[in-house]
Amino acid sequence: MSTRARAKPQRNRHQEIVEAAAQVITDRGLAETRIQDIADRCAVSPGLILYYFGSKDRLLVEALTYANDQSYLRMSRELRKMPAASERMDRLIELSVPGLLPEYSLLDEWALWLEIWVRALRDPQMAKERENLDRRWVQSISEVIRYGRQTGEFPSDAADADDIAMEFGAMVDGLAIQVLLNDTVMTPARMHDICLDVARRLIGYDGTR
Amino acid sequence: MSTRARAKPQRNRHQEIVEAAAQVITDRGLAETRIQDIADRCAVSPGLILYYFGSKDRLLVEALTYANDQSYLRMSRELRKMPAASERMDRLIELSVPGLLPEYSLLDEWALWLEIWVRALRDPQMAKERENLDRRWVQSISEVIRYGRQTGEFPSDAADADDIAMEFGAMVDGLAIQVLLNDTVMTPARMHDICLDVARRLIGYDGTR
DNA sequence: CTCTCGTTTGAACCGCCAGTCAACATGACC
DNA sequence: GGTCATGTTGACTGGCGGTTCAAACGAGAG
Repeated sequence: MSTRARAKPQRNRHQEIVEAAAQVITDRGLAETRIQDIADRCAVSPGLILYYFGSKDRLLVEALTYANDQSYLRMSRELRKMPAASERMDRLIELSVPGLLPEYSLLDEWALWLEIWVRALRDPQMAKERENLDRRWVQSISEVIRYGRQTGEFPSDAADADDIAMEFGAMVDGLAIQVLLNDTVMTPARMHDICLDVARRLIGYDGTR
Repeated sequence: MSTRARAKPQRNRHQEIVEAAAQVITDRGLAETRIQDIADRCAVSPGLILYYFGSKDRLLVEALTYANDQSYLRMSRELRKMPAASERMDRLIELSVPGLLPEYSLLDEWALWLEIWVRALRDPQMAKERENLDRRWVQSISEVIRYGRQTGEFPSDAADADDIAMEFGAMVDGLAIQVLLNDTVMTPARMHDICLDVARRLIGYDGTR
């Protein structure tokens, strides 16, 4: 360890590359992602990608978790600003339906979930990451429920918040897949309705509309 | 068109290859499946695979749908033998939980679903096939419900059978993913319990235990 | 036996792409 | 200016794997 100060991290290459990778995976799919594509998007040589990540696989796993991280944090931050638990819950549901909101469609995020799942089937490291990501997501549901129970907004006599969250989260996953894959029967609007219904039934609160 | 009779289809190469392909995809994953692997499993040359299917992609799509077809038919046949609707429903649930029954673990079938979904994201033909396969699966749930209502075993005052089936099917998908991916929190037994609970709540019948 | 046609092989082709490497660039520090 | 560490490049390679193809094979028909 020399006394020399760290030089020029003006540009955080590591993050630049991870972000570019996430975008490429979103566009072309994990299977069709080439190092060259990622390099092009950073306006950088392919060699540099390997210089920072050692192998393509390491980069891919990091890109997938990074992208998921970002959308989780975005949602988390947004929810925290809302005062009413029912408002949080309704927003959380809105933000779970792929293609419902034009501003951020979430189609990309769900597509990346699919890629994560497939990879997790055979890559132990991805499997571990995936479980962390998933657990966090379910927790944010159960936190809203507990928050609502604390403030007295939601009844407290229903089932355990964690159980409800897990069941609800699973249903959201299943529905989202169908919506994502352009199912003609399962539209974003329909998924939204079902989620609102089920949430109110499970948690026992009144919708605002 | 000559008058000569069709010769020696003693061995149905087409089917042999499709089955081998499905097994390889199950073992190694779609992304890691090579024509050579499939050829090896049939004890046949790689050239022959292309002779029958023209391209790797065509074979893969057919293999995925074929495998799904097989498990659907197996379940369908088994359910039809059961007299009581509640029995059918309970069995259907059992057969939906990956890894619950040792005899056929269903892990493979669910893993193939994941592959189908990812491919359907970017392959229109796969997307179409996937929707057919999925619709059929949901229908078999709603058929059990309607059957139970006809025989008077299930109450008829609940929601539309198709709606229930779709909601229930989505939840099964979501739960199955977690179980499949070896989630430490979501075990096969727990998924089984949740499914039974939810089914009885949605459909309104009594469990046999 | 021979001809023919569907089947099957195995080698060869060819483009692709992850990963390597030696050289070059840059800027901090002395 | 010289030296050293860290970044960065771009050409190269080695192997892999889908696809092609000409030739062989084999069973039935004549």
